[in-house]
Amino acid sequence: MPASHPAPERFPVTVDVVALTVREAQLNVLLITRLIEPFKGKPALPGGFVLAGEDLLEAAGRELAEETGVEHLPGHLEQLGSYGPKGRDPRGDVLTVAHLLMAPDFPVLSAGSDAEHAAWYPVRDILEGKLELAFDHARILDDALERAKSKLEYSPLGAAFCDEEFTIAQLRAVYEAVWGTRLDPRNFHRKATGTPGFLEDTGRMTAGDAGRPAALFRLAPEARPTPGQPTRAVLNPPLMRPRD
Amino acid sequence: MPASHPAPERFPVTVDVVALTVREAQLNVLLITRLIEPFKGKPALPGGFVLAGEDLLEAAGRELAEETGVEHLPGHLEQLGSYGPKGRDPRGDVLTVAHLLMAPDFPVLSAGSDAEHAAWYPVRDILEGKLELAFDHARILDDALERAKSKLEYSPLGAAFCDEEFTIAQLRAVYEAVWGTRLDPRNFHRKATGTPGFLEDTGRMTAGDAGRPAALFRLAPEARPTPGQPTRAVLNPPLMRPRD
DNA sequence: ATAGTTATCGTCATGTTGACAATAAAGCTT
DNA sequence: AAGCTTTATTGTCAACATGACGATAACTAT
Repeated sequence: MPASHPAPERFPVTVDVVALTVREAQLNVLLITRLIEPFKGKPALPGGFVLAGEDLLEAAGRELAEETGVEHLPGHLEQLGSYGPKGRDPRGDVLTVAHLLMAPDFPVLSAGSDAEHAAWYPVRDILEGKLELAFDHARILDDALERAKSKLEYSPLGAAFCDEEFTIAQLRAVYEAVWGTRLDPRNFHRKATGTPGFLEDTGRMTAGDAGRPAALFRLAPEARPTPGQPTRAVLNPPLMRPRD
Repeated sequence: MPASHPAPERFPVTVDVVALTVREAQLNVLLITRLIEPFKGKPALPGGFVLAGEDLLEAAGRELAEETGVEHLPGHLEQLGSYGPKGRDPRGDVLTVAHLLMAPDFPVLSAGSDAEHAAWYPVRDILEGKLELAFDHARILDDALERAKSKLEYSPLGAAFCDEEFTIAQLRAVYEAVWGTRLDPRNFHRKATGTPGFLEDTGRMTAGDAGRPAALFRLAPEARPTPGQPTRAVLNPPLMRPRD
């Protein structure tokens, strides 16, 4: 039997965002450099406190916009999971709700001197231990990478890393970067274009690049993700599976 | 530029649990009946406030144990997602972290008169509108059902609904109940037994039931889920896909 | 033009799936 | 005990999907 009215404990709640993008065939993550203790000077995921009257996704979008200086967020933002509240922050119990943004490469405002500096970092540097993240952010990043990897298998969200219009090769580069594998261009092309309800031919072609011009595609309307939704937008059977 | 020290807003944080099981070929969910306002008398998901010094999964397990009178939770418990804090509770902003329990049918203590009464209800009754849940619990249940459905496609978690040892037919009944489809017994048998790293033959057989005795299986050690983990225990390719 | 590069189409052997026949091994009925 | 009913399990086969890789096509650079 629960005691009748013990005032419920209250916790500070933060949102953190794992913003991923593909740059030069490498998966990158957006990090800020902490200006205050604890972990002063260490890289950390962008994020901050949820304000009164805000919803989680709202807060995540706001924080990301504030810390990157971007007005309208590109890509697809969804909730990843919650961590804590026990033992995450030396200052006390803080619950954090992590989010995942999968976005095309976008420029980040290198903020002024007193603001936290946000920039893209190769994910590899963190995995290899060259860069150490504050708090439990390494664990959150790991979970985000897992999520991103599996999302590509069965959802159309690979395209969230691309611009509005993209070539099959650009889409393939996303898969290769996220999965860390190479994919056969011919089989990938067959699968991507052959999956019903995934891509839509724009009729346009690239020009000026090396090699034969490529057709430009966009996401089919029915495949476009609803922002925020824990999108189980299923491409059944899986679009393709990583090799190895 | 974030203001330097505005005391962060604090929120009450609850955990809710969507406990699912399969009873008589139907998917069931564990609900309590609310004894106090708001939504007094309405069915709701079991749950309660996170206490100081607790982690989320810990709190979810504790609440579930308290409200069902079960000592050791069967099945597999994992985090589902967080909701709020805006506008979920008429009394004020409350953040809730929902969890999903997939478990074999277990008896729930019909509590005394002043405790919240917990019991299994057919999921169908809620989907058909015969039963209305408190708060935003209908939405949470929907998300849980989606999650459970997709988990069965690529993870070994269907077995979390079964006892330690089970027959292929019992496992198939789980899939049929969760997906709401019928599956061909012969093809299911082939796939379940043929997937490497999924099942392990115990050598034992059923006896006494109607029809030919069936072999008893258990989950292969490598397929056993780690409790709590957002298990992406991948059975690649998918174990099987729902028909229709 | 020739070479280099990338895109796209095709082929083929192999593996997986869905539909469904056939057989096996129990309990139940008479 | 013989036959019927029920459920489990093994096979078969055609349709389809996949991975490996050959062959062309259509550009840019020299």
